[in-house]
Amino acid sequence: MGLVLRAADFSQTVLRWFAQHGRKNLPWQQAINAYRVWVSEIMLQQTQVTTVIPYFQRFMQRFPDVTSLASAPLDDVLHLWTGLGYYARARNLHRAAQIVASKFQGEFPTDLDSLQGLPGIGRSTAGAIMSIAYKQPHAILDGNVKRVLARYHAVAGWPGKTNVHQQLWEIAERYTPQQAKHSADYTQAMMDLGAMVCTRSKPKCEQCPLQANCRAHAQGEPELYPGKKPKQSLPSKHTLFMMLCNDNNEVLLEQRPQAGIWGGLWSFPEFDNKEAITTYCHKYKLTITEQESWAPMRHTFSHFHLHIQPIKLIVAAKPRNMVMASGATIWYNLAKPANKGLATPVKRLLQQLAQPIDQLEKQT
DNA sequence: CATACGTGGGG
DNA sequence: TCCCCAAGTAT
Repeated sequence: MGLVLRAADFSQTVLRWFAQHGRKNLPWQQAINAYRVWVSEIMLQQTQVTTVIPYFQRFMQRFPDVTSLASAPLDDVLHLWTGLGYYARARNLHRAAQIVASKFQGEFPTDLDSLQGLPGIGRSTAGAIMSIAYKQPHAILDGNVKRVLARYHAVAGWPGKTNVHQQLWEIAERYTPQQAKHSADYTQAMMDLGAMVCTRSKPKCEQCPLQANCRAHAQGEPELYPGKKPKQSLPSKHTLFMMLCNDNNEVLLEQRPQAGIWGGLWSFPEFDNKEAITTYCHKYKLTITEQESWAPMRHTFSHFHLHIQPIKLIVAAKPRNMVMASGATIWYNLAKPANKGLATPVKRLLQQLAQPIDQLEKQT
């Protein structure tokens, strides 16, 4: 088993590898500034690079700077976040932009504590912004870095545990080079190493510049690190989506509460069962001309499965004075969709509802 | 300290 | 089909 490298040798080894093999053409690595680094880091939280790229491009086109983001309606922000998940990130991004605009004169704070004070920015994201955008020596600890360090030092245990997490932070700080000129490259290098070489499964140890001194590699099973989260089977929930369509090619959507799953997004009114829908229709004196049960969908979240039964209803006209149980409501025009944040299953169903219209338009 | 919070891709 | 989890943060 080889000895662990001195901190300066560790970072030098990583930097040398980065110079030759690191990624330098990602969209957020062009025209680098704090705003772009910030947005990219938020999007990349728990989300893979290939997923993020098109979202980042659209976002930058629509919101090129923090001022444009701060002055935009939240619905516009959530609209561009549709499908990316973890929508609190978008709400926090918008709130933080407004704070930067109002409290920081539109200039991003340049110190770690102020950054971490902004909603959605934690220790690792703040470190990434400090090092990548401001070229100052600060550590990060994302999933990639955790994996590299946990293997290099054979740190046992699941990083979700406080003591394991803390150990990894200490190691991350220790290896971060103190020269400002290396800060950005080192941060990017550690993420690249984790993403490209020290992968979760089938790590490419033969390509790794740290192999000779890696304890996990010496032990022969690098995939044992970092320790796995204790598994738990996900509970299932059931719901009915009421897709209420009027004769003007519009569908009723309801805004979800800001807190909780799909917070602030627009969705179909939900019911526990068909009887509840019938009761609802009686209550608001809706004359239903057609009713269809669509194929059930199963949607999996990080913490539960959701079984969705979509029910399409057609009303003869646009009902007046609809009062929903919670949240605002809109009639969402399928031909001219407004900019709204939508959860993925809702977006899919809306696309299916709109399809006949598309085909009709193609014919004419 | 444990849990909530999305979605898609890989094995 | 099912399980794992990916550039984390807030509460």
